Amino acid sequence: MNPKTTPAAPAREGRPLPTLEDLARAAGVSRSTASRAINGGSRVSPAAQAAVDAAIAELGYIPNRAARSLVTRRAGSVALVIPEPDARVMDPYFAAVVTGVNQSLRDTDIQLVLLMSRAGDDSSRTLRYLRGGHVDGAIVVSHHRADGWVETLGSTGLPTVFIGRPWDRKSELPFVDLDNFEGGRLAARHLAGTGRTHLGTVAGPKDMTAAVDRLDGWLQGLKEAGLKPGPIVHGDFTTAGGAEAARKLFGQAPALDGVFAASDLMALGVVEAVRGAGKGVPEDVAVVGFDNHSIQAPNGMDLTTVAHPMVEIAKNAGQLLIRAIENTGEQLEPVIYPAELVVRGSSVM
Amino acid sequence: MNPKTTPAAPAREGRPLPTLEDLARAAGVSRSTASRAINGGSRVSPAAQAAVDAAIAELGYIPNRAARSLVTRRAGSVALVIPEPDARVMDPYFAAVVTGVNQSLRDTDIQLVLLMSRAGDDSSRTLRYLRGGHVDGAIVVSHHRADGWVETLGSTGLPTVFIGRPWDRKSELPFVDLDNFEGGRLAARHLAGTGRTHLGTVAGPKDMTAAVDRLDGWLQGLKEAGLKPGPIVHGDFTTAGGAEAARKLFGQAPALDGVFAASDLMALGVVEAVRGAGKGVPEDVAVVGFDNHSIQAPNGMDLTTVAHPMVEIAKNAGQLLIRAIENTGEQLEPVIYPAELVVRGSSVM
DNA sequence: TTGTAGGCGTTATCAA
DNA sequence: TTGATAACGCCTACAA
Repeated sequence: MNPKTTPAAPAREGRPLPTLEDLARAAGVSRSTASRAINGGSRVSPAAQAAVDAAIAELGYIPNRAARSLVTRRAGSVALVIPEPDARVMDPYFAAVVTGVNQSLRDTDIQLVLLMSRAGDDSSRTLRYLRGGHVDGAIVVSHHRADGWVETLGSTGLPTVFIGRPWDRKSELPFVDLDNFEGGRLAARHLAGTGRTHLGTVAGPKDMTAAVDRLDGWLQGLKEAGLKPGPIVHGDFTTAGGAEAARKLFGQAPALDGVFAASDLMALGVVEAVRGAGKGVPEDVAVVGFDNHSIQAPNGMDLTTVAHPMVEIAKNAGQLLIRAIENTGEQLEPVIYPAELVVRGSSVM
Repeated sequence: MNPKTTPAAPAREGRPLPTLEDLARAAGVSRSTASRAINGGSRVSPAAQAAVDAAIAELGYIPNRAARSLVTRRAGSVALVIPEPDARVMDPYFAAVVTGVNQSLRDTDIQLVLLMSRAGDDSSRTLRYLRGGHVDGAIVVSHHRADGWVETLGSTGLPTVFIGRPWDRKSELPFVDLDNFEGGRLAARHLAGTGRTHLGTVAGPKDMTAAVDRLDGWLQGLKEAGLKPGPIVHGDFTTAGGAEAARKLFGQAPALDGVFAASDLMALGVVEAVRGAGKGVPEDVAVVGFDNHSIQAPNGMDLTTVAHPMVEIAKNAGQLLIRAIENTGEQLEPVIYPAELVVRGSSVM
C-alpha cells in the first residue's frame, strides 16, 4: 500500500451530480421507492414509476456505481487482462478476442474494460484494480509462463476465465482453447501426406502454452508419419520474426521442402524468406500456418492453415465468465475446440 | 435505467475479503489509525505503522475501491474511449495512443481502462459507466462527427481531453492534436515543388476532423501553388480502402503524376494500385502519405509522409487529463503539434 | 499520536 | 405498495 503519486484529492468542481435523495424528492417519493423504480420496478405503482422516470429524465440522474457496488457487491463490469507490452496489444488476435468477448456481453448490462499490464511494469497496480472490487470477473488472454496470473488470480477468488490453456495444470480455473496439439498434428499429417519429407519448424514463444502444444502435436504427427523432425527455430508470432526464423532454418538445412509455422503471421514471413531465396511456394517449399487469419501472401497466394475460431472462443469465454460470476456452484469445465485443417495454395500445387 | 439482463446478484462464495476493520483488529489499532497508515502514514507512530504493514501482508488486505471512492470521490482510474467498431480497434494508431497514454500514467497510481463503444451499439452503457463514478476522467480518441461525445461529456463535467480536434468548435474541452491543416499544405507544396502538376487526392473519412483538416490544408497548398485540385476520393484510412480509392482516381484521370493520401496505410494502397496498373512509383506517380508509420511498400520503397508523433501526442493528452482532474481552476488550452514533412523515396527519384 | 463518530449514495430488510 | 432504518467499507474532522 504505497501509492506513488496519488494526486491530492480536491473534489471536482461544478454542481454535484444528483443523488438518489434528490431524485426521490423531485419525484415526490421515498428513496426506497425511487430505488425500486430504478431497478426493474417490481412492487412499484405505475404512478410512482412514472414520477420517478420523469424525474430521472429531468435531473439526468445516473446511479453512483461505487455506492451501488458497495452494497450489491457487484461492479457491473468485467476485465479483459492483456499481459503484453502495449506495442503488441494491437494485433489481429486481440481484435478477435475483444470482438468475441463483447459479443458475449451484448445482452448484458456489463461493461468490458481492457487492462494492459506491461510485463516488467508494476502489474500490482492492475492486481489492486482487479482485487479492489472494480470488476466482477476477469478474462486473461495471452498468458505467459512467468506472469503469475494463474496463481495470483486463483488465490483471490475473483471469477476468472483464461483464453488459452494456462500453465499451471493443477489450476482449477476454467479456460477455453483450441485443440492446439491436434492442430499441430494435422499439419504434420498433411505435409507428410503430400510427400514432403524434409520439414522445418518455426515454433512460437516457449513461454506460451499455445506454442508448446502446437509444437508437441506437430512432433507427434511427424513421429506417427515416420518422419524425423528437422531443424526447429522459435519465433515471436510476428511476420518479421517468422522471416528471420525461416532464414535460420534454411541456413541449417537448405534442402527443406516443407515448413510448419505456428502462426499465419510467421508463415507469411516464411513465404517471404523462401521467395527471397529465389525459391517457390509451394513448388519448392510447402508452407503451413496456424490461425486461419485469412491473410494473403503478397502475390495472392493463400495459406494452408489450421482454423482457429478466435472470436467464437472468446465469446465462449465471456459466457463462461458470466456463469462463473453468477456462480450456481457448478464446477466449470474447460472448453476445447477441435482443430481443423484448411488446405490452400501454399502447400499443394 | 432499464438494465437488460442484470444477472441476479448472489454474492460470490468463498471467504469474504478482509476489511479495514479486520486489518485494524489484526494490527491491534483502531480503524482510523489503520486507514492513516495505509494512506501515506502521516501522524502514525512507527510502531503502529509497522503493525499495520505486517497485518496487511498477513491478511493480503487490499482496500475496497468502491468504498474508498465513495468518500474520496476519486476512482483511481481514467478511461480511454474508443468509439470504433471493435474490428478497427487494433490498428497501429491505437497502439500508439495506448502506449502514449500509459506513459503519462507511469508515475501515477492511476489505472488506464479502455472502453470500446461500437457505433450503433448502445453507447449509453459506456456513458453510464463514465458518469457513474467509475473513472476520474476520460480521453476520447478517434472521435466522429455524429457520435455525440463532445456534447455528452461536455455536459457531465467529467474531466475530458480529446486526442484530435473535436467537431464542436464551441466546445471548451481541451484537446491535443497535430497541425493537420499545415501537414496537408506541406504535402501540396512538396509535390508542386518537385514539378508534379496532375494531382489526385485520397482523403480520409468525412466525419473525422483530422481527415477534413488535412484535405483543407492540401487544397489550400495547391491553390497557393497555382495548381488545380484534381479528382478527390474519400477512403477509410485502411490500405484496402486506399487501393480502391486510387483505382477510382486513375479511372477518372489516367494522367495523374502525383497522389496525396491522408494516411500511410492508404498511401500503401495507392502504391499497390499504381504498380498494379503497370506504372512506377515515383517515376510515373509520386505518392505522399500521412502519419510516418514507418511502413515500407513491398519492395522496400519508403514513403514520403507527414510526421505524426502519436505517442507523444497521446502522452501529452494524458498529462493534460491529469491536470484537468487535479483541476487547479486553470483553463486548459489545446495543444497543437507542428507538422513536418519527411521526404523519402516515394515522391522523389 | 490515537480513537470516536459521522457520512459518502445505494440497496435490502421489515414493518406499516 | 410504501417508507423508515440499517448496513456496505472507507476516510476524516474532531476530540481526547
